Amino acid sequence: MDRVIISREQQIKDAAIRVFSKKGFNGATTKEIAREAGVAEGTIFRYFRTKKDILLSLAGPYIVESLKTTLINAAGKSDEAVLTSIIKNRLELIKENIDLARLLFTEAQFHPELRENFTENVVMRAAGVLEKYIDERISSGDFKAVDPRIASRALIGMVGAFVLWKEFLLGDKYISFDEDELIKQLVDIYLTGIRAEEWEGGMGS
Amino acid sequence: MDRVIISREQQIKDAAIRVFSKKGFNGATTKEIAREAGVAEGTIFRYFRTKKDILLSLAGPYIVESLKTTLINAAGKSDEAVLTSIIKNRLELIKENIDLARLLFTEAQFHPELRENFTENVVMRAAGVLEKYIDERISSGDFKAVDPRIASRALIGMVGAFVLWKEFLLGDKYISFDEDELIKQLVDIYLTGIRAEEWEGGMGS
DNA sequence: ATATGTAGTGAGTACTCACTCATTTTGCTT
DNA sequence: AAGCAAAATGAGTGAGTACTCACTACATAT
Repeated sequence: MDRVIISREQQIKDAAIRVFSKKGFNGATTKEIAREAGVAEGTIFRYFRTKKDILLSLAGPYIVESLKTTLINAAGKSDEAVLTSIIKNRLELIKENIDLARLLFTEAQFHPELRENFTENVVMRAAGVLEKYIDERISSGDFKAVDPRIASRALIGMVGAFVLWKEFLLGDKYISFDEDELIKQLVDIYLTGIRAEEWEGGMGS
Repeated sequence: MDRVIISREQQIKDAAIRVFSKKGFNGATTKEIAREAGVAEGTIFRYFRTKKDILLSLAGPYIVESLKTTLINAAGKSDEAVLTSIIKNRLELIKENIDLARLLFTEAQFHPELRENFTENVVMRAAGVLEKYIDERISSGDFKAVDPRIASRALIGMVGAFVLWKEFLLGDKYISFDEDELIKQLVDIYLTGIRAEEWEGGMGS
């Protein structure tokens, strides 16, 4: 029974994440959040002035904290290894915070303040490591001279499509893959292209 | 003044799409939908039993109609041309229905009935054309023998990331690109890979 | 003219929700 | 143990909501 002691405020935030992400911000009631947190409804308002304040508090340093830029030790590693480890690291983070991620993404549409915070603190930061790496590889001439912002987002999109599919929509109903295998194939497509190596003309020009 | 005559029901649906997509299902009030549609609140309930019925009606044949499978005339065309035209076609559809797309995607999380409908009728169908084409190219040995379901979703994700970014999050605040150029680069990355290859004859400057 | 059916209205109703506050409980200090 | 402030409580409040219904307006048939 090593129960970690959590501040009442955090306790309420955790409950809010769960309820918000299940019902949406407008669909959730403070009563339910209170029940989920195991406190009285009134207690919530000792820590947050309004229901919306709870939501806004969730995009702050709280999550950013766990997004501490992973320093990638790229020295002597292959591109495959580096990209794979970046992707796995990011996926791990998302999985650990999946409820929060879903919530922030969804509600960002309706709350401009949240949107700013979310994009700058979470999305931009998450994309940063990758963009930097790709930029370097382009500079050194090992990657094509494409726009690094496009290139990084393209890879994020490739991986993101599967996360979105699985976590936002249908779970494993239609497709489910071994994650390692999935990442491997994606990185492979990304790095070397889908066109067969021994390609002969016909298509090219 | 060639005003197209629209049924009252459609008029309400159109208004609902606008209000729902701006405020979310729970954030929208029937009063506002009525005002937006230019009818009395009571009128809404002559056509829909409940507010939720309005929402559910939106994922039906209405949108699917506009997703009529575009037959791609691939004969003699390069992969670049085919993929580009598929992507452009899909982007066009999404743009025309951007409010509805945002709405369905967002609310699919909270309404299982909607989710089934949306995924099967919209997402699956939209992905179908591409998957089929890729599958063929793999069979003919022109594409690597990757899993076509992975490959198709990877491309969708690449493109989707930009749509999501632009339409769901921040508009043009952080990045904006010429769409044709963007698609060109994405298709290029996808088809030939980001890694510089000697046989490509230098990078395309 | 009169009757009948249909579409439309908007004030009213029953109910829900975010938030308040008078009261009780907790935990600390002496 | 007594005193006290901070923390916690939950019934209460008023603003607002989805939905109803008694009614009006108008078209068509008799």
